[in-house]
Amino acid sequence: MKRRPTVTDVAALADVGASTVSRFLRGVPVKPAVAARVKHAVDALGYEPDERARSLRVGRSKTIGVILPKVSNVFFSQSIQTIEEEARQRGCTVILLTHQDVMAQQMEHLSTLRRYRADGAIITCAPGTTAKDIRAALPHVPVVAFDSFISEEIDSVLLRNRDAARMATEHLLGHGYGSIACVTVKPDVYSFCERSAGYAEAMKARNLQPNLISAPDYDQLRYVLGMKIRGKDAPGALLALSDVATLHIFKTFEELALKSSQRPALVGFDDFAFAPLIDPPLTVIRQPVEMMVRYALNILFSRIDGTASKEIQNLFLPGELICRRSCGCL
Amino acid sequence: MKRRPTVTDVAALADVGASTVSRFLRGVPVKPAVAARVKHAVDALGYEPDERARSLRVGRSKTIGVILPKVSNVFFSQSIQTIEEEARQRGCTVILLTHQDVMAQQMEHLSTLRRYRADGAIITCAPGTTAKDIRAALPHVPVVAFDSFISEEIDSVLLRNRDAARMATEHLLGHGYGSIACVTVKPDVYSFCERSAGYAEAMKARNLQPNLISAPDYDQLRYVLGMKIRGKDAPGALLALSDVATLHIFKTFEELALKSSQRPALVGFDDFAFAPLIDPPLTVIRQPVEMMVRYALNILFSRIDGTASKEIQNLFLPGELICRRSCGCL
DNA sequence: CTGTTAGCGCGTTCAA
DNA sequence: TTGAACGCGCTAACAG
Repeated sequence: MKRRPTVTDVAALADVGASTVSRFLRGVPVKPAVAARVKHAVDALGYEPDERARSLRVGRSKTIGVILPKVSNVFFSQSIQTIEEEARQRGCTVILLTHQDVMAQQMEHLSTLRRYRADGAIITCAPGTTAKDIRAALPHVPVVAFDSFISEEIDSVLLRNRDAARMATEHLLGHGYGSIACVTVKPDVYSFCERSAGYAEAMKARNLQPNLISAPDYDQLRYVLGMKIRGKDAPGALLALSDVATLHIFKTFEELALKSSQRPALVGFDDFAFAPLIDPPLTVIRQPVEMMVRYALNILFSRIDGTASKEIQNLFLPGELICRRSCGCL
Repeated sequence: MKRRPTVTDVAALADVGASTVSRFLRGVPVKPAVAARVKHAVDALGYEPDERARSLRVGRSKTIGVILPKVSNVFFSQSIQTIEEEARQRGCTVILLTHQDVMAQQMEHLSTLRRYRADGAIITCAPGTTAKDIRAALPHVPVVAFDSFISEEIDSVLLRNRDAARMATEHLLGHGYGSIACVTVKPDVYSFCERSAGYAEAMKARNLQPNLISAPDYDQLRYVLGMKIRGKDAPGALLALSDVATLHIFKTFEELALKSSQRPALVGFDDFAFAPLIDPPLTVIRQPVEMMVRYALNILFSRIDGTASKEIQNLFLPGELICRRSCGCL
């Protein structure tokens, strides 16, 4: 059971000083003859620098933390996929942490990132998170809020949630539906909150009563939704605030054995792969996920490199309404 | 811009030695009065131990690497979700890396894990990966192959791919379909390879000619599939080897403007959320994802802790056929 | 261009 | 029980 080789081992074999090895490895010019010997020794020993030691010495871990509620939905899995690829291109590795919208877990994760000395963090925060929480947990560490807004003081990139929801609602109104309900779980999650606000704005602009159907979890949501749909003043159209909400709306339809013709019109958030293929093809708001991630990482890395302007950036990207048939089009 | 507090700072404030602080933090008994002072100092300074330094000293990074082809599909996003949660419960953080089935990227990731001195790794490997590759890249580091099999010498947990595919095929045969095609991208990916083998076995057992429809990417797959379906001896049923394959089969149906009645029967792999809700409800092979992850992590951590028996474990878990209507049932 | 020295922050000796 | 000294592996600073 041999010890892993260290710079010293390589240096000894190549008959040079340890710092020469270090220099060679980092691309600092060394005399060609020496370079060859070092290279040979590195290969011979299968040497690989210890990132922890390097990190400890230079103060940069080349690691970013990604804190999300979960990864198992379209939006987040696409996000994390893109984050990982982009981060890698910049020589960073990703520590992935999920909090399930539980504040305590999120705080624990922030602590984890602090202990690992992550260079920065991308975070979709749990409801109730304040700028103080973040600042206290990660002092002097660049953080960009993703798909959530913490405060003016913290960089963020997110969907223009209100506008998107208003647009969707207005589209439904344009089809003549007057009784539109907005359905979501966890209405206190930032993006859902904004979306339901946008929905309510559109309704009020027409002097219509907003009707928010929400619940803390999906089982309860289906129950409540079922009651409303079977009730006397059942909504003629639905706005689902996430792909999973859409899913449970469909499940409710099934549970109620509602035929296609009896089903309310529907617009959902997030354009999952099967959206065009279900019956009827689903009209959705599509988020520009890759763009959002790219912006977020640009901001993050410019902060890490110190090349950023001091100004905080709060980027709001527009959603796109993808019209298919569930909204009543065609 | 204050420096982050270190053990020394805490020690000074609490008027004790640095090692006492270290002991206190790790739960080694210290005199109550001293403990109180240290605790106070820790809180006052907001001290958080540096994981890199600790790791460097004790030789354990409390980090595991997870190398997957991608995360944006049902199976992998569920997997990574569960891995993260389970790893966290065991005090480990997860470094996430994706290789898109490109060998070069995978090798780079292995190198990354070595440099970060990950304590272990879960890996779904790219086609062509050998035990030697892994061993050379990660000597003395526990590795468990997930959803892929490298060799008898490396622990692995995966679906009983062949059996599952055979079961699905036989189910289709039982419905009277004689001409069944198997469709997938990247037929050289381990699990796809096994599945198509299981499919072929079932066909041959009935003296039927296997018909593998495959392509390196989805665009080409749709093209090839379209040709076959419009051809003279179009398959009466299809076996899709992944959820994304299923998706593209449906897209092909759309492109061909195939009515429901003209569409071949279909069984897919992976039970995505909308599977029961599409038309017709999709019959699938469901993988026991959480179970698989749990087994994989149990093996991994028992190796890391050294509590494992020396015997290599190769776990093959059965898939479950979820009958809905796309296969011809009902 | 190169080698030597020192120290990043911690945990672990070893005496006291 | 506690504290001082040392070293994990690396790179920055300095002298040659």
